[in-house]
Amino acid sequence: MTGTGESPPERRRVSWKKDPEAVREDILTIATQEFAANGLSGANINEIARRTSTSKRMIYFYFGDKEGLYTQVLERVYSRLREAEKTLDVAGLEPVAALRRLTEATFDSHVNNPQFIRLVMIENIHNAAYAGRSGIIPKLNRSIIDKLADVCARGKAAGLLRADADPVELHWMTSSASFYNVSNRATFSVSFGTSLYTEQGQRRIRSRVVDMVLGAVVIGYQPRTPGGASAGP
Amino acid sequence: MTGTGESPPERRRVSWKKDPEAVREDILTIATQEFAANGLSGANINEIARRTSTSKRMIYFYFGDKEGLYTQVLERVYSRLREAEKTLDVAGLEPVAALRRLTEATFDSHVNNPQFIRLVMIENIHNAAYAGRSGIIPKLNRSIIDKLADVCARGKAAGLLRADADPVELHWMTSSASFYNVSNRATFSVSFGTSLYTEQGQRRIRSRVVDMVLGAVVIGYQPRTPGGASAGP
Amino acid sequence: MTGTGESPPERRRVSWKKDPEAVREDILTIATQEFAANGLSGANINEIARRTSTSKRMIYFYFGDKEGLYTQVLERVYSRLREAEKTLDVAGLEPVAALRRLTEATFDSHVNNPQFIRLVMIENIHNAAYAGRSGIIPKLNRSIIDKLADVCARGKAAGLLRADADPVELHWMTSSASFYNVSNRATFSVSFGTSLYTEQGQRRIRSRVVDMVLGAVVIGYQPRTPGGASAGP
Amino acid sequence: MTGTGESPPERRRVSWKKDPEAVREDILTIATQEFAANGLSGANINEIARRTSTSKRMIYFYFGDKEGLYTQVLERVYSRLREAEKTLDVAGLEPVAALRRLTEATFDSHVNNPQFIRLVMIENIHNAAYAGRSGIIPKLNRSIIDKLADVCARGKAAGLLRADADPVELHWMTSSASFYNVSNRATFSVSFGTSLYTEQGQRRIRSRVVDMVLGAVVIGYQPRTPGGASAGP
DNA sequence: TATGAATGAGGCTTCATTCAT
DNA sequence: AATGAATGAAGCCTCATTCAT
Repeated sequence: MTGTGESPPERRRVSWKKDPEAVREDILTIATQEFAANGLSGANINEIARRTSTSKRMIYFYFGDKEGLYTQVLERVYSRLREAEKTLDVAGLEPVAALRRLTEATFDSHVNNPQFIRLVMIENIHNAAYAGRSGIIPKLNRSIIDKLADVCARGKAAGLLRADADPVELHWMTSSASFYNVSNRATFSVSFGTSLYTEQGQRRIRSRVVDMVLGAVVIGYQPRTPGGASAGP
Repeated sequence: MTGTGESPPERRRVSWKKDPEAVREDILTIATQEFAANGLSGANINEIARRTSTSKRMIYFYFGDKEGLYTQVLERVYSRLREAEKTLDVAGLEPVAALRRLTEATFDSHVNNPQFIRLVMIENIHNAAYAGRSGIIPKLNRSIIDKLADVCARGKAAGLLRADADPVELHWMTSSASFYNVSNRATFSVSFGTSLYTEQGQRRIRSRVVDMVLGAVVIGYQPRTPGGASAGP
Repeated sequence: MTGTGESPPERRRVSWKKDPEAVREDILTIATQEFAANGLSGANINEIARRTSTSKRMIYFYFGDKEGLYTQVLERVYSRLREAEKTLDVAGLEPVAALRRLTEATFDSHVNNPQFIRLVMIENIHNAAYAGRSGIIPKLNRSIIDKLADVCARGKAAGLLRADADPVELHWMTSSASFYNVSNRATFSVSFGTSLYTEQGQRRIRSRVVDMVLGAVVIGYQPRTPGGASAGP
Repeated sequence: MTGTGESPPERRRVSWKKDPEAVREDILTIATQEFAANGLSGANINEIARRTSTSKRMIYFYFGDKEGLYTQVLERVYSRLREAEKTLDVAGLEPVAALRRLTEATFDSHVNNPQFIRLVMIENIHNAAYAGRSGIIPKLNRSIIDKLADVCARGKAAGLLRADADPVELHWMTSSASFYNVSNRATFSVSFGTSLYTEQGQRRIRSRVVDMVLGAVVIGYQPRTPGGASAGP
C-alpha cells in the first residue's frame, strides 16, 4: 500500500452533527494545505478526502470537481489576505510614516502567509487562469491601492513625495521584494546560503526593503538600515 | 603528386544513426518546455516523447526516470543562465556605472528567460529538493557574486558606496524585483491591471528597479526615473 | 394466525451490487492460483483481473498493490491449513497411535494442498520476507505443536517415547518428508524416475515416513512398511 | 534512476584479453547468483550484464536468450553437485557405516550448496520444465544411486539391511530431510523459531536424519542422537 | 445530505531483445 | 566476438470521477 490510494476498510472519523458550512470550511482548510503543498496537479483528491471529516463524495457535492475546489481555495486565501489589509489604518499617520508602515505590514503579511504565497506561485504557473476566471479575485484589489493612493496624494501635497510616486508601482515594489523573500527562499538558499533567512538576516532584509521603497519616492530620503549612512566621511 | 591532393577531412558522422548527444539535447529542449509549462507532476512523459524525435523508451535510457529528466532540465537552465552572466564584463566601469549595468543586465536576463523563471518557481514549490540534491546547481553561484563583490570593494574604496553594501544582499534586491516582474505577471495583472507590463510600463519598472537598488547603497544617489526628482522645486 | 405464517427470513443481500466480501474472496481465489502457478514476479495482475469477476482497479482498491495481494493470499492459505490441523483430534488415542495418526495426517494434508506447498516454496525464495512481516502468519503455529507436545508428554510418562522426543523436532521430521514429497516431485522425477509417485509408490513412501518418524522417537519401534522387518530370520 | 535499468554512460570494466571460455564462466557465475536469488522471472538480464565483465550482447551470443542462460545455469549446478558426489568413496566401508557416511555427506552437501537448493526450488516452481528438457540433467543421477545400490546389496547379503531397502527410496529419504533443512529454513523459522538452525540445533537435526534413515532400513538399529536411547529403564 | 464500492483512462516504468556498426 | 544505442510490448499503479443505495 503506497499511502495515498483509497482503501476499503474502516477509516472514517466519528461523524458529528452535520453543519454544511462547517463541512465546507473543513474541506477548504485541508484542500488549502494540500494545494499549497503540492500544486494543482500534484494534489490528490483522495488524500484531501482522507484528511477531511467527510467523504470524497461531499467534495464533489460542494465543489463540483478538483478545479472548482482549487478555485474556491484560491478565492478564500485571497479574500482573507485582502481582508487583513483592510484592518490596517494609516490614515492618521503622516505620509512618510504611513508609507513605511504599509511597506512593513506588507512585508510581514507575506512572511506570515506562506500558504498564500505558494498558492499564488502555483496560480502563476497556471498563468492565473483560475484567478482570472474567478468572479471575485479581480475585485479584491482596491483596499491596499486606495490606501497607497491616499498616502501618495497627501505626500505629494506636502512636498514630501516625488511627483511620479504611483500607488500601483509602490505596491509592486513592496510586493516584489516581500513575495520573493518567501517564494524563492528555497532556491536562493541553495545557491547563496541561508544568511538572509536567519532571524537577523530577515530583520536586515526588511529594513532594506523599506529603504528601497522609500528611497525611490521620498524626496531626500536617508536610508536607516543599520551600519549604513553613517559610513560616509 | 599532381592531382592527388589530400582527401577532404572525412566527416566524422557518416552514420544513419542519430548523434546521441543530439538526441539528449532534443529531449532536454522539449522537456524544458513541458516542465516549464506544466510543472513536474503536470508534465507528461508521453507528451514529451511524442514531441521528441525519439521514443519514450529513450528518455528512460538517457535520464532514468521523470525526476532524473527534470533534474537535468533544471541543471541545464541554471548552467546556461550562469554562463550568460559570466560573459558580462563590468571590470572596466567605474563602480556606480558597473552596479547600474549589472542591475539592468539581471533585470533583462530575467525578462528574456521566462522558462528559467518558471522552472525556478516550480522548483521552489518543491522546496528546492532537486536543486539541492543536484551536484552542480549549488556550485554555480560564484560568477555574479564575484562581480558584485568586486564592485562593492571598489565602490567602498572610492567612498561611493555605503559601508554596508553587501554582494549577496545586492543580488537579492536585484533578483527579487527582476524575478517577480516575470513570475507574478499573471496574477498581478489580474488584480492590478496590465499597465506595468506594457512596453512603456516595463521601461519604467526597469528604471525604478535600478533606482531602488542604487538608492539603497550609493551614497547620495539621485533617482533617474523619468518624471522624478527633478519635478521638485 | 392461520395462513399468515411468519415470512421467510429475508435475504440480506437483495442488492444488484456484488457482495464486497465475495469480491474479495473471488480475487483471492484467482490470485492464489496465479501466484502458486507463477510466483510473485511471474504472476500477472492483468491476468488475475481478467479471470476475476471484477476489474484490475478493484484489486488495487482491496489489496493496495501486488505485494499486498500476495501477502493476503499467503495469509489465507496458511490460515486454512492451520485451521484444518485444528480439527484433528488425537487426544483420545494412545501416544504411539496418536503420533502415527498425526504423521499420516500431515503427510496427507501436504499431498492435498499443492497450492499451499507452492506458495511456501515461493515464499522461501523470498526468504520469508512477506510471511515474516505478516501480522498473523507467525502466530498460527500453536495448534500442531500443542498436539505434538501433548503426545510427547503422554508418551514419555508411559515410557513409550524416548526422553529426547521434542514437538518441534517431530514436526520438522514429518514436515520435511511431507513437504519434499510434493515440492520436489518434478525434479526428483526427472532425475530418478516417477516410481515413487505412482499410487503404490506414494503408499509406500507414506508408510516409510511414518516408520522414519516413529523409529526416531518410539522406544523399540518395529517398522511396518510392507516387505520389511519380517524378512529377517 | 531506479538502479537496475540500463543507462548510457561509462560503466564498462577494463576489457581483458578475450577468452571465450572465461567469458562464459563469468556470465554463468553471475547468472547463477541472480537466478538463485530472484528466480527465472525475477532475475534481470540487464543486472546480470551489468555485473559481468562483458556486455549484454555477449549473453545473447553465448546463450541465445534468458531461458537458454537459465538452462545452462541449472545444468552447471547440477553437474557440479553430482561431480562432488562422485568423489565420495564408501566402497571400503562396511554397509552400515557406508550408509551413515552417505547420509551425512548428503546432508552436508545440501547445507553447503544453498544456491543449488534455491535453483532446484525455482525449477520445481516451473515443474522442472527446463531440467526435463535438458539434454544432460536427466542423465546425472547414476553416481549416488549406484553407491546406494552397492551398499544395499552388500548390506542385504550380510543380513544387516532389511530386504526392502531400496536405493532410490533411501536417496529420497535422505534428500527430503536435507533439502527441506535448507529450502524451508526461512518459513519454518517464522512459524516455529530458529532453534533448529543454531549450530547446536543443526548438529542435532543432522544426527536425527541419520537415525531416521538408518532406523528405516538397518535391522535392529539403535538411534544415537544424544539424550536418546539411554533414556530407557 | 451521505456512503462504500466501482470505474476507465492513462500515468510512469521495466523488460527481454535486436540493430547497425 | 563485440558494442552503444535502440525498440515495442507490456507491467504495475494512480487518478479524478461516478454509481447505487
